[in-house]
Amino acid sequence: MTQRSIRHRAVTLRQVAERAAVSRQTVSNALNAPHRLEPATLAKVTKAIDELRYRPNRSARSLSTGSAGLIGYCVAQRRDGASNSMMDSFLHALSTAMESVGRHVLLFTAPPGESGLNVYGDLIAQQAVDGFVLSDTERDDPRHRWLTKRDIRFASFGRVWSRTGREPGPWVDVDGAAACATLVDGLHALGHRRIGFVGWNGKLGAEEDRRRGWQQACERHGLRVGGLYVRCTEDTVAEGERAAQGLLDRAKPPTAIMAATDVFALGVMRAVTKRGARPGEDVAVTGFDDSPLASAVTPGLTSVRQPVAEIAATALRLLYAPSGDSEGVLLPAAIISRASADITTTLAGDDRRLVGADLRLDAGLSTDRQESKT
Amino acid sequence: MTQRSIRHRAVTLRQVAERAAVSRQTVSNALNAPHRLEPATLAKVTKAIDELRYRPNRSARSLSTGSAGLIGYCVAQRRDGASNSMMDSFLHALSTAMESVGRHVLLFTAPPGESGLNVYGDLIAQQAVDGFVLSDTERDDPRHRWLTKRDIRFASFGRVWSRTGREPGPWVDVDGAAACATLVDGLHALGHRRIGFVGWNGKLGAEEDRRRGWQQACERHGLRVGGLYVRCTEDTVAEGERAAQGLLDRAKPPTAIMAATDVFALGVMRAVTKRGARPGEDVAVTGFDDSPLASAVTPGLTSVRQPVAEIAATALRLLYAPSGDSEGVLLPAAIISRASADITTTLAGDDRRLVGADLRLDAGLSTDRQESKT
DNA sequence: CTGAAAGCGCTTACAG
DNA sequence: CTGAAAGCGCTTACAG
Repeated sequence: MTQRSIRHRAVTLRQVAERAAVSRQTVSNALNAPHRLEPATLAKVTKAIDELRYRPNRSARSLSTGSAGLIGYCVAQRRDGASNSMMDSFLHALSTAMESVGRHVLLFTAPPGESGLNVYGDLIAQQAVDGFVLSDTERDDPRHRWLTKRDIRFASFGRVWSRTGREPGPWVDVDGAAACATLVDGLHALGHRRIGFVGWNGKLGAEEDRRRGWQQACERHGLRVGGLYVRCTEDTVAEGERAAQGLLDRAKPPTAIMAATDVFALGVMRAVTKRGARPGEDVAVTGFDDSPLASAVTPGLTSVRQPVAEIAATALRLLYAPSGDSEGVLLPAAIISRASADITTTLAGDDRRLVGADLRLDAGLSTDRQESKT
Repeated sequence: MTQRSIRHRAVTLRQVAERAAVSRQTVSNALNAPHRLEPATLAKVTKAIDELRYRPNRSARSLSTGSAGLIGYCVAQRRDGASNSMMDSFLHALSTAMESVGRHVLLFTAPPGESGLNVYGDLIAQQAVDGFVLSDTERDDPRHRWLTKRDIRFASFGRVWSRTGREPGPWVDVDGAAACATLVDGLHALGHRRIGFVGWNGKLGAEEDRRRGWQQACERHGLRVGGLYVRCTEDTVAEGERAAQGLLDRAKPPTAIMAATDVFALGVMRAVTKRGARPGEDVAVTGFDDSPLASAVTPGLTSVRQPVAEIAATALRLLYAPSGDSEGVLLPAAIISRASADITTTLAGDDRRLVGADLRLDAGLSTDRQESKT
């Protein structure tokens, strides 16, 4: 094991050049502009590269090009009881997307507030990253203004919910309003006429978006919404349960309850169960995020799945886009129908379009087979 | 927005030197060997650094020192229905630990098998990372041998479960056997005499460790284990449910069922519920990982929490340890008692030591207050 | 199409 | 304790 202290010196471009009997410049060209080389020369260099298993040194390349080949992503502290498992799969998607262009994701943490922003600034000052992919976007997120002002590249997963109307920076987001409207349509077709909504008074713009989808769809169907909206104070199962209790205590309780997150939905199911009622049979319940929780509970939770791979790919496209235009991209989500609100049948055929305005993905309606088997 | 295309040139060490009216060398010393400078000189340089908000260029530094200041971590693809939310919090802990020494985590993905190993090799060849932190360790994990052979630094979260007895590389792990033994002790004190175990036939050594803890503790108490062990074929709730059904179908079914993961435990709870029995009252159920799932279900799931922060810190200590000795560190876990198996009272006082052999953490028994309030 | 030269921004022996 | 010099391993205009 003493061997470990001897660091092998890595193969350099110079050694490749010597082996291939060409200049270093030519090796660099073989790597970065192969079209400039004669086929024979290119083959010779490529052969040497393969034999030596040569890989260009990242730091040296970055120092020359001025690009780190890395983007920063801030990992949020997991709040207890909360589940950002969506982030888990987003991170995988983001990493995959970066690798497809030879880049990687650098992780960091940042405290909330101004000092947190300095972490972003330091990373840029060190040229450790080329820019940032933001998530957990809040309404009037300070990061957007701060980064834009300093001319730091970023792309935001989550709309830039600015009150001013101006959009500082590019974003990609999922059409939560459309997804929730589709859920309302499905529940309405199932016969539900009182549909409640459990939201959150947090600063996340996504909540507002989802609630708006619920409200507008209800109004479109002529359903009342007054008194059927309850806000939670924090993102926990207990809060979701408390909110649902408030709804179920009404003289005319809702027969269906939609929740802004899966975590809340779990609380709703718990509240329903505690009253001796059965989720999915006596009271329909839906969530949002399609976290592992959704397929784990009994009955399975009908939820909304976000297209993480496309979100990640779009974010990177925006981040590295040559033009600095602030573009916004809205992607459709997919409804995953399970036993807690089986809207599969009610939304067959033409109604599938309701899932998203510009249906680019396989964002249609799908049933979790795994679940229905059980 | 056209402004964005103009990249601000970052402040360099040279500019700091000019402003402070010293040589560049002196600025570098102020950064890396401040003790060599006279207090007055140091103050002068520090002032210039602050005024200019100077941060050393990472690529340049890496190129000089030969250290990337980055370690690689492979993000696993989330399997549907499974939950590696433990990994979520581990990633946060790992990032935090790296930042405390001015380093960061680089994320990457790798396909299973040999081609996946090449991803590790390429990252090192590029000198993009100094080494790796491994997780999801399997028995005879090929990565350990492969990396050791190539003299690539790594630290493994998860023991190196080698059949040969030799330990290729340093590791840090959680004493799952001790934690499961403690659960058995608690259940035994509660009066349970038939305790089943739902495991997994996967290649994860952690499963074997947990099962062993269960088995040895049962034998110590004179409880039978024959026929009370069922293996799942995949890490899903449905499999956990199927396994539990097998146990509950026995002539003398277990009155308590321990599961190797929270996901399995959820399946166990589902199986219990489907038979009209109540988890925590008719049949005690425990899980492992203390994922968000554990506090989300009803009743709350008694589970085992791994000390992620200390795991991360230890992994980095081993990774950057000057000596290349292969050290192994076993950390104790904490039992989180909830309603599915309320062993809080039975394990009061002296028995707390059972949680882990060398109790360094606050790894004692704790009750999830959040949960018990509900 | 190919090659010698300068430079990216640091750090680290080596003289003074 | 401080300073001029070389070098880390690339890339990118610039001549040939």
